[in-house]
Amino acid sequence: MLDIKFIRENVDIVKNAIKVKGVSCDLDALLKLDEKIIANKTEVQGYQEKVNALSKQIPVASDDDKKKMVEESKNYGDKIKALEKEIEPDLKKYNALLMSVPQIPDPSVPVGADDSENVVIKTNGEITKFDFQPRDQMELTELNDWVDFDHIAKVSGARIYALKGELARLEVALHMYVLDKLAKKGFRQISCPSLCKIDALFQAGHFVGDDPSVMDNDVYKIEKDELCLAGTSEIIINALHQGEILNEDDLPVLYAGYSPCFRREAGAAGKDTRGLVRVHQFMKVEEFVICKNDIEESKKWHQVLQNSMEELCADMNIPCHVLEACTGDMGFNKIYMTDVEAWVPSQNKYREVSSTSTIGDFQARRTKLRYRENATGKVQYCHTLNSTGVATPRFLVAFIENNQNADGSVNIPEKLRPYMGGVEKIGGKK
RNA sequence: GGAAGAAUGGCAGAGUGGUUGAAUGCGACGGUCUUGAAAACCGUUUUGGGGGCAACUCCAACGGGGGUUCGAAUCCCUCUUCUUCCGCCA
Repeated sequence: MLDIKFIRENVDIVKNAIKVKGVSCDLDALLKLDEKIIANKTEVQGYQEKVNALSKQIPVASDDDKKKMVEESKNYGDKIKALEKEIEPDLKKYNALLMSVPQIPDPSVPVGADDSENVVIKTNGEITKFDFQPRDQMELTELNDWVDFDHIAKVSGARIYALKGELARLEVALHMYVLDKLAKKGFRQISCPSLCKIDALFQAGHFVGDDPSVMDNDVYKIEKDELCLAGTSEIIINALHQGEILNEDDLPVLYAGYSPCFRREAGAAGKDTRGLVRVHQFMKVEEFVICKNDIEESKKWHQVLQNSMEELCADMNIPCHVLEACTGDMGFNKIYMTDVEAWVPSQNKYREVSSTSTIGDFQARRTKLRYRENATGKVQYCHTLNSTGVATPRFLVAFIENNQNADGSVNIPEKLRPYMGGVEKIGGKK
């Protein structure tokens, strides 16, 4: 959500954002409604002022005067009711429109329509070379009996998996490794629920507008209890501090959220249907930052978050590169977004393993999360950022493919060994 | 799942129809005193919005929404959340 004042004063900038993000939003209609609502409000307030004045006089007035005053006040009351009723539909339209105004992308963001126009800004490590024919994720997991797709499909359906044996251990080890690293950087670990109310989804600002049906493709809903399964703990953490006014000294607030994540993937039919890349449920460590309302501060944290995935790839011997998302691919609520993509040898390309987003005050406005500035005593909206710490099983695909040996075993990089009981490799032909 | 109670400012906590945006205490901030600190004393201390160059002024908000009333923190309805007791349970 943007500040209506900002929108009024920066119509061109907002219109441009709507255009480059490819969002549909009738800004002129919004501004027109804004004017109408303000005029209505001013009129209502005038009458309210009169009602208030009379209310103060009535208790001390003589019986005769009292009668007249009550009559007069009643009159104003009727006018107020009429005006409020008149503006009600406009107010609804106004709110819906305001919710459909996107965050303004940073001026540095490349303009583009979709992910094909994202820009590689950095490449880390050499593409993994093998002196044997490397196996793909399916072959590796089959050979080592690391994943059950077939049986579990009968139990739970498509795009579901069960990790088994050493790979299941590896998953836990990776999460522990990342959580440990984040703890050392000052992130507070939080094990999050996946269940949340619909409000929390809109507060996070992933969806355009305020209509629950827009998220039908993405989100699991439990109709009976009016709850959803969150696709990321970002949603829960963002909503956690709603309505609060923090002290500036409390900032930044750093969270390492840990939770199961759920995605319907209904819009992704045919994409990555085999294997562990695109699944309905996965485990994720999510980094979430609440900081001061200062774009430079946000940029600093963006680098910290992005670096954490670059470091993880380096630590796990996985080549990666960093993409700057273009305006059309970056999402409705974002100022700046970078993705880290890890090298997947069998696909001969880089695949997304993390996404870091600078949100500005967009989410904080929706959650009403603010802080008091030390210097001025003024109340400001916080900035929020989020990033993937590690998400499995997707990250495991790059992990096992890049670290594989000719016999189908997979090397455990040195830094991870303490989390894997010291073993140097897992799997392989017996 | 059943029963009862509760939700007020940063926190605690008064207030059950009329100058109550809200007593009091704590905390925080500013000041007096002090070499400094503490204590004591004095003062300040919610947010959002409208109008005004400004001093300032008006409106709204006591969990959310709706209603009754000339007038609601206070009465009614509804939703949400929390607490306690019973039941169930990893």
